[in-house]
Amino acid sequence: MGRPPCCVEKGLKKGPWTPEEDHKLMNYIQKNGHGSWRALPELAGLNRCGKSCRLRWTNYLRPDIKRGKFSKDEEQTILQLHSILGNKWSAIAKNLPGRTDNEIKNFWNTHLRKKLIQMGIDPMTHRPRTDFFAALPQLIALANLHQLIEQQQWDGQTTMPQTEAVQAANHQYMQAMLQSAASIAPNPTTVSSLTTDLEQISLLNPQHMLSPTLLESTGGEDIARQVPHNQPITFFDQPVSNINLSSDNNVSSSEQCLVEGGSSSRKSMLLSENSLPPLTDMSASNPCNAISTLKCGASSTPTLSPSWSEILLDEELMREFE
DNA sequence: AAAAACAACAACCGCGGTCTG
DNA sequence: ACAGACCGCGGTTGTTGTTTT
Repeated sequence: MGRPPCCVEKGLKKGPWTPEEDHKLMNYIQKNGHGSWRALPELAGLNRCGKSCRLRWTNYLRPDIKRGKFSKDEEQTILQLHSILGNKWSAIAKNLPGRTDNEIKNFWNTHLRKKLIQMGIDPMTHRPRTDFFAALPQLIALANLHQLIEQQQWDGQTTMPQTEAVQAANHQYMQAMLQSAASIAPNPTTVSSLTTDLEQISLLNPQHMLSPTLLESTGGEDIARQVPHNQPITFFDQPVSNINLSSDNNVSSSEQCLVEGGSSSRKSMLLSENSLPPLTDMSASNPCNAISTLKCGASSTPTLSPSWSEILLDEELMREFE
């Protein structure tokens, strides 16, 4: 019944391998192959367990292992495969000759994962994060709006209707999102794709939902030309009266988002650039969800946006986040 | 120059599937 | 059919080197 009991692995060496141990292991495997890993240590004259030997060989000593920095191509492959396979490191490693699953895993954990997080992308789902920090810009906008309303009351002015206030906050959030999108995706393909989405939305809304100045500031000149300045702005079929969006030329768009409330009172509200809003959001409450829906449903030949990995590996973008 | 903080990576641990007697 | 060893995988930890304070 069953196999003989496992050998007693007491007193076996652990920790870093010495050059002598490496030499013994390499010599033995090159002459005899690894065979049974369990039997190998004794045959090779090593005071290690078979598991440790296997790990040392597969992750470090194997002659076909490629060492050194990962190339851009390899990075992109890892990102793309990870978005499909998840943490299946061995499966990913099969597509990267000379790289071990352990090496890829370490590279992911120390480099790629951090970069995705910095960009506001969930490294597990490869989708924009929907947690508290990702939603921070919207929360800040709402908080600022509340302050603005209170300020207006102090000034003895007509209070902005609540619905409009919410719309304005949403609008500000949209603006922050677009500016971030433009700033992290400077290549024309990405911006073009983004503006195509927005165009589709604006087609549904005869009054146009987006500020031309906003689009100009985010690289969407084509749409901006179609929309006269100072035209009433709507946000998802809701008119936003008395509110104009503008980008202040004296202030970098990457540093702040400006919302002006009414013609007489001009209050600016700042958003932190560091709190990067998501490019799209799958949540039902988020307006960006409409973009995704439109992309999939309204068009018979959906346009493919660049993958996150393509955006991530953009040269300028990499510099921005380093 | 020293200490602390951070980054990179090698190695270990534990689990689950497969194999073997 | 079953118990238990083997193997491979993914997660985690420990160590070492580098940078910052």
